[in-house]
Formats: sequence, structure tokens, C-alpha cells
Amino acid sequence: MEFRHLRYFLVLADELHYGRAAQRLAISQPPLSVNIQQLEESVGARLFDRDSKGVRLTAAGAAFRESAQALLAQAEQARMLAREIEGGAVGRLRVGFVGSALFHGLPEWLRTFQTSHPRIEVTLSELNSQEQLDALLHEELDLGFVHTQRVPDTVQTLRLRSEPFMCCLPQKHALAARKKVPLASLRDEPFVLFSRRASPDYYNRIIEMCGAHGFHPRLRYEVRHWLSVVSVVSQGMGVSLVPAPLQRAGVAGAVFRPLKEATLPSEIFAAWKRAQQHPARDQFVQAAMR
Amino acid sequence: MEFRHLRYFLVLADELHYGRAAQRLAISQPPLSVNIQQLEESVGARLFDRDSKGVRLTAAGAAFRESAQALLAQAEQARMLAREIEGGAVGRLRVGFVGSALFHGLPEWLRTFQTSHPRIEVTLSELNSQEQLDALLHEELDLGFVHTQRVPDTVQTLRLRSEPFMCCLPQKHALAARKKVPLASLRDEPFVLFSRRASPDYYNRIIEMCGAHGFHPRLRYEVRHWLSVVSVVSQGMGVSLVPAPLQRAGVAGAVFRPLKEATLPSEIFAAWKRAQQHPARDQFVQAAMR
DNA sequence: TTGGTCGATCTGTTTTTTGTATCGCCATCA
DNA sequence: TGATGGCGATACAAAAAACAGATCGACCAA
Repeated sequence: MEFRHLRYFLVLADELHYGRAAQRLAISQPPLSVNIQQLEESVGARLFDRDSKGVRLTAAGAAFRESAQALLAQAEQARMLAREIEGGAVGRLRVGFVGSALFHGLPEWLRTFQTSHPRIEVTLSELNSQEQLDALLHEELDLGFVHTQRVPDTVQTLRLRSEPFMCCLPQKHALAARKKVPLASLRDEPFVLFSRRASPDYYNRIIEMCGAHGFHPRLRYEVRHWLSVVSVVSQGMGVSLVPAPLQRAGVAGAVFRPLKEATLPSEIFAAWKRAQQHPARDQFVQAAMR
Repeated sequence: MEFRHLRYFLVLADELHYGRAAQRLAISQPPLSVNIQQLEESVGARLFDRDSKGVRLTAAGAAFRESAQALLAQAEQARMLAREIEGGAVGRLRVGFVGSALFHGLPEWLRTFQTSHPRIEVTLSELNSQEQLDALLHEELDLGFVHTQRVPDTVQTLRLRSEPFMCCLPQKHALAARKKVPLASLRDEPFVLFSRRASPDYYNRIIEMCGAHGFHPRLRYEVRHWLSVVSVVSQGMGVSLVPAPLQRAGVAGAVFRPLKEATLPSEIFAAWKRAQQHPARDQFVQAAMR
């Protein structure tokens, strides 16, 4: 049984006349006869009654007609689905991200992408950069948003945002009066940081920045979320260095001041496995780039 | 796109290796390559990634695999359904019957048939013989149970049961004392009969039987159901002539006596349109014959 | 560099499908 | 009752397709 048989069968079931059906199919009548016989042979049931009074569907034929219509429709559905997946219009996209991505634009990228790709099912997992890279290599993730560009060869990265670190201070802190804060002036301040476990990238970067200016920060609080950092600072419990976009988080009692020195920025990169084809992922990255 | 493409595709999706897949398909490798390319062309999407590292399904290919499996399974379902309908295992059977068929075995035939054909949906309509014949000719009925053998040429009949008429009397009736009742002795008895509208066959037969013995029955009650006939008789309101099986209806107060004279029996025939193929119907008739 | 593997491609052969001509059946009509 | 026309099936040759064998080119491993 081939689809051709079903196509011929359906037209004949419509016309109930070999000559006209063959005409509609743009073939001559004999091959239509032959094809119908082949179909009946393959199905194992007589589908038409033919006699001198004409051609009629048998009960089996009438049921088979429904089936055949469904089969052709579903075949078309299958082709369409495959095309849509290839085109990135439907499917699943597993996205990992470092927590700070929430303040570098991820929610907005996601909104943009989901508006233009409503039939892509996006799953989000908050993971640190290393965990994301592992997951990408094991193909447990299609796209990551990480802090580092130091990745295996098989992973492609793209810098999306580069934001300066700012000093986050309690409103009443003495340094809050200054336009710009020198890093060295934080030497004796208690620091609020991410736990190393939760975000080694961020943690290490802060340590490095301070180290470059001759001190090791006094670690007082380790928290597990960006807003917690700002919140703890706002309550006067310490200072912190945070990516600039956190200014817009709107936490009362915390102020943000640029650093006097140029420092390494807080960067966010998209990362994905080169070998893995994934149109929807590419389009997500596109959405994030603009 | 043809089913062959789907079959080849599924094996290749299993093996992810053209050589082995071709071997399993008992074809050589080049036509497999070609067929997969044709399929991709027809679907409009790349289904496999092939490179030096091997053959892998694309996301579109993985989705298409599910579709292809479903399509092949449903094609098989369609073929099976058609065969089952042709074999009379599933389908619909529209049965008409005269009311008295209920006392000639119809319920039992139905039980037998439904036990062996649980997937046939039987619909029952109580109609008189003429209505059934009309319905058969218009193909609104697949099978009838009628009282007459006088039918159009296009209808086939088969005698199923032939039961003598018996005289049905109130228990206390004088004639109830006799072993056999002469028809002529009913000359002055009030008769309980079916309404002519409801069952002209039965009505006419009674009139004929009496006429053959020189009288026209005194019609007193016309009812619309067999059990009503017996019930009315049991209450002493008249006598009747009924098919023998009604003895077993178990109505207290009514007794049944054979007629002294041989009379036309109460017969029931299966009837169906010759031209109409209907395996399940044939099997129903088979069930009724034994 | 050298085999060896694997999918794609080329080419001739076989199989399948199709078209033309015709048959056989039956209904219709003169 | 014989002629006629319509219709599906069949016969057979032509066209199209699917196929197998040989080979290519890319890649990998030794």
C-alpha cells in the first residue's frame, strides 16, 4: 500500500466512476483500475462494488475512505510539523542562565522571543556558568547565558552585554556622598557577596577586582540571589559590587555609585554547542542581540 | 512521499547507519540514500545530519519519526478495520421486526449474534412487514423479520420458524375444558386482535382463517402488543388466536388449546435486499437458522 | 602516508507504473 | 432481437522509477 493508492482511491470514492476519476487524476483509466485492485489486494478487502449498474463503495470501502482521508491529512500534518521545527517555529528550547542574567535583559529577551515564537516551549534553569557548560556538552541544554568566555572548542559564545560594576551602598553610608567611589576605600567595609557555590564567576571576579587594588574583601554575608545582595546592603549590613542594571531593581535604601577605577565589566555571554543544530535557539540569540 | 519512504526512514532512524539500515531493508545502500533524499525533499526539511561523525536525527527528524510511526500504525489499523467490516466482525446492522418476532426467537437470536459479534452495533425497529419491505428497498434496513413471503424480486427471504396458531382462552371459559378447539366454535366469541394498522399480516391471517370456516370474527378489542392480547384474554374479555410460542409468556389466567383443524401456521421469515452485500447480516441470519 | 569506513553519486539493469488498444459484459433501443 | 454505446477489466508495449554494483570523496585511525 502506498499513498498513491490512497489518493486514487479517494478520488474514485468521490466520483464513483473510473473514467471521470482517472481524468481528475490526470491518468488514463486502466492504471486506475490496476491501482484500485492493488489497493484491495493489499488491504485484503473489497472496497468497491462494480457491476453494470455502476461503482459503489462497500461498507468496508466507506470505512476505509475515512481512514484514507485521515491518513493523508496526517501525512500533511507530519510534513508541516517537520518544516516548522526546522524553521524554528515550534519545538522545545532548554535555556540555562546565571542568576544575574535576570538583570542583564533575559526577561525581556524571553518576552520578545515568545511573542514571535509562541509555539516554542522554553524551559529555564538557573545554573552557574560551569554547570551550564557541562549541560550544553551533554546536550541537556540548548542555550546558556554564562559569565565566561573560557569555554571548550565545541561551544560557541557570543557577548551580549557588558555592564560596569557599580558600588552598592547603604543610603546613609559615608561613601554615598561621593560621586565616584575608589575601590580601595572599600578595604575595611564588610562585603555582601554571592555564595561561592551559587556563583563562582561573580564571586571570583569580585575577589580579583579587590585583589588588583591591594586588598581582600571582608566577607560578611553570603547570599544566593541578586536582590538579596541589594536588600542586605540597603539595610546597612555591608557594601557590594554589583552589575549596573541592578540600579533599576528599585530597592529603597540602597544607592549605586560608579567606581573611580575602570574595572573588568560584568559580562554576559550566550553559549551553545556548535555541532547542535537548533534554529529556534539561533533565533533566541538573535532576539537577545538587539 | 510514499509509505516506502517512511519505512526506509524508520529503519534508518533506528540504525543511524545507512549500510546496516539497507541490510535490514534487504536493499543496497545507494537506493536508501536516494530514498532518504527524496523524503527530505518531499517533506521540505532535513531529517538527518550526516557528517564524518555519523548519522543523527535532526529535531525535525525526531518529530517526523513519531509521525511516521503513527502513520504506519494507522495505515495498518485502516486495513484491519476494512477487513473486519468485510468479515462482518464490526459495523452496524439495522434490523426490523414484526412484534410477534419477539415470541419466535428474536431475542435469543440477538443474544447469540451479539455474543459472537460484540463489535456490531445492532439497531432494532419494530415495524410491520410492509414497512420493513419498503425500508429494505430504500436501504434504510439491512435485515427484516416479516410474516410474508410475498416480496419483490430484489428481496430474498428465508423461512425461519413456522408455529401453529393456538386458541387462547380465559382459564374459566367453557372451551378451556376441551383438548382441542374447533375453529367454528369461536363463531360467537368476542375476539381480541391486533389493530389492523399495527400488524396487517396477523390481522388478515386471523380473518382468513375464520373466513375459511364460515364466519367473520366478532372484533371486540384491538390492541397493539402480543402480551396485551394474552392479558386481555386472561381477564375474560374475549378469545384469540395466537402463535404457539406465546404459551411460554407466562400470563396467569390464560390457557392455550390447539385448534382442531390444521390452519395456516404463523410463519416468520428473514428478508433482505439481494443486491446489498452485508456479511454481518448473513451471519445474523445464520444465527437465527439454528 | 595509508588503509578503512561511510555516505553520495554515476551508470546500466530490472521492476513498476502508465498509456494505447481492445475485450467482454450489460443495458438500451430500434 | 440484433445493434449500439457505456463501462470496467485485460493485454501488451512504452515510459518512469527504483534498484544494484562500481566508484568517488571526505574523514578517521593507525
